[in-house]
Amino acid sequence: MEPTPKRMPTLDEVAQRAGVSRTAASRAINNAPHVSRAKREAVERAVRELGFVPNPSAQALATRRVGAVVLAVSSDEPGLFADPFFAEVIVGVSAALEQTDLELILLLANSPRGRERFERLLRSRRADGVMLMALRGDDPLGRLAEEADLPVVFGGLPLAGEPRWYVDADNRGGARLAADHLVRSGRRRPVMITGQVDTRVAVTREQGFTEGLKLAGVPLLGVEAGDFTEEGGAAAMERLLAGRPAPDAVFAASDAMAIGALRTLRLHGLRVPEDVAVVGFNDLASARHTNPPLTTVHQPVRALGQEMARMLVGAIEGHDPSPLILPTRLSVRESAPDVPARA
Amino acid sequence: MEPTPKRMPTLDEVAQRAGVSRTAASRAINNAPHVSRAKREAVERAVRELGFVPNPSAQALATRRVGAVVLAVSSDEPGLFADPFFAEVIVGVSAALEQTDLELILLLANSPRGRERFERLLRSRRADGVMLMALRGDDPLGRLAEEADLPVVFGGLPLAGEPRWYVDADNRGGARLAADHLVRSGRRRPVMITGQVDTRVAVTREQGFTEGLKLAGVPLLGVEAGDFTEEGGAAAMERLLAGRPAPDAVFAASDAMAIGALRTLRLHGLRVPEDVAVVGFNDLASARHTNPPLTTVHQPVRALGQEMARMLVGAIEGHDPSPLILPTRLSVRESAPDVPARA
DNA sequence: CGGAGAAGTGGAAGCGCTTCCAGTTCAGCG
DNA sequence: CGCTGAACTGGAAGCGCTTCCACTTCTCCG
Repeated sequence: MEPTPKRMPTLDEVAQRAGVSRTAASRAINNAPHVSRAKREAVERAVRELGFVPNPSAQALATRRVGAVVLAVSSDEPGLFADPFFAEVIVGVSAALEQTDLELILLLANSPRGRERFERLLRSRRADGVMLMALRGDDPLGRLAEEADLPVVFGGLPLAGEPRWYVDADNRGGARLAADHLVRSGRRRPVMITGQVDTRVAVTREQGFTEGLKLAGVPLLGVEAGDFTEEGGAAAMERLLAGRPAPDAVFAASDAMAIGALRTLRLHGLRVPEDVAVVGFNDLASARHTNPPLTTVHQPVRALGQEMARMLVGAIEGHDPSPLILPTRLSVRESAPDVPARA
Repeated sequence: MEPTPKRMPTLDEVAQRAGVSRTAASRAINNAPHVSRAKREAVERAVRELGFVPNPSAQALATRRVGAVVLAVSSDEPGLFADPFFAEVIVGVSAALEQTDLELILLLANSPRGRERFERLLRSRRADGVMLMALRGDDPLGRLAEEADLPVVFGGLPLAGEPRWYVDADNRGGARLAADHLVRSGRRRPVMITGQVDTRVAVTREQGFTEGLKLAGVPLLGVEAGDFTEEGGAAAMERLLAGRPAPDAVFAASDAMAIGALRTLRLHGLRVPEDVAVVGFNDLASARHTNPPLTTVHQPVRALGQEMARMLVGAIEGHDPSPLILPTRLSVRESAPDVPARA
């Protein structure tokens, strides 16, 4: 039926051609010790001439190392993955993995079917390690992964517990920066749009913001939860605007939600930043291009991806890398300028 | 060093426990014929009790089917992958793959190192099939993939030639829709922002737009190339505004570039759509939320991903699926309304 | 009731690579 | 010049699963 796939040369053929044993050939290829210089070179030549590439399945079977890691993104929000945040993480992960010979398996584990596949993937040892992102609440994925006794790196802390390996951004610190900034520029009636309340990142950013305000002695007028999407942010802003007194500043736990908030504010004829200052979180490319450009807490998203991958590789190699908290800082733009806006 | 990974049960153990031969167990598990009902059930029970999951490496070695496909995104533009377009494609691919037991390997093949890895991946038959996206010019990736005599599905036609399997959107038709719409709403001084000139998609959209205008007897005042990014679009618009006479409509070959154009127009104090109508291409979520909301050619991006995956699965199974051109349509919003804007 | 063909059965041979183990070889030294 | 330990060598035993093949057992029909 299918065209016979032209068979690739095997290690045996290489060995034969080089006039050495298969053992020697294997050693030469993996440059292991105990091969004479001469044989090593003969093997190298044969490899080149035959265009030999080792068969990963066979290697995996023999070594119990499959040469792949999986990045699982778990989220119920269907649109969430569209957030460029993930793209950026993937770019980072991919960059780090490029230095190794590990492939990246991407798994969107939102649906029940997806979770099932994830479990199967773990149990069948189809990957040498796992990166987990965007876990909600007590998402079973985390436990599952750890039970599989594969190295697991968390991207962002899960709601409960502290895993052995994780990379996160300094969410609390970043949120405090946002609070400080708003207060310092004269805002006194701040509100916040947080994310799903069952995610650690939402909780932590809210805590940080609240703390920051408390230290400054400014009350938080209201909190509404979005779902980290633009739509969610717009809706949350709508609800916040219904409160009294009217807010003069809003901190959104993601840029996407901040952009949604901008939209709602515009709809209500409110000016940004004159009437309401807006601060987001993430600082991806799009934040620079909103109208007005968005003041936002910057976190090194690509680096986050890179570090996750690096940490995982370390763990796979048997080291015990330390968890990492990446720094955040404020990118001040026009939606919440340094100086108080004069209306 | 590393903790002994608790060994998973093997097929032999399952067979033993079920009191059948390994052959029978294998057949039962893959529900192949030639197994009696009784044995089949005995095996199923044993599998359940032991929590057996077949070892993919061993299966791959024996069957020459690895159970994975690769999605390779090739692009020199570093920021391009951040376009939600790709995320949406991935969601589609992932959804289609979820129905099968194929894993998705994601490969960002921008760097030379990435390309090298891609080639190695192909030659080592680490995947059963390939999906290729965002090829530039005479990108060698396409040929490489086809030479590996693995099924290859192209997402979007490559610049030259027509591959056996591909999924594309009706770019030409979509662009004509844009032209028609602008002309019908009274615009007479249109310009265009195209993509990299060495991509088929840019060329085709430009052709379509040009054709549409020609049929309507309206001249195209200018074309500038962006690079499918927001920045590129903004810069192109800048150049276009330098021309005489001033344009009253602009068609951008992607939403990202259209958004960039909006920004530039705003900077120049031009009103959209009163002074200049803007039409984009893609119609992802963000198009709905620009200011003003973007009129844009809609293409079913997620479906594109799904169809690519489905087509690839078909090809892997030995069928010969037909190439697919997905329909496009116009999403009319305020940046280019139906009726001529009165200034 | 005999025989043909379908269905069921399991031993054994791989799939392609790594690695243990039991030697060999060889340089260096007293 | 014999001896010792380090450095090579390669045969063979897996890694866990599929599948060919040679039988054996049913089923059903004339």
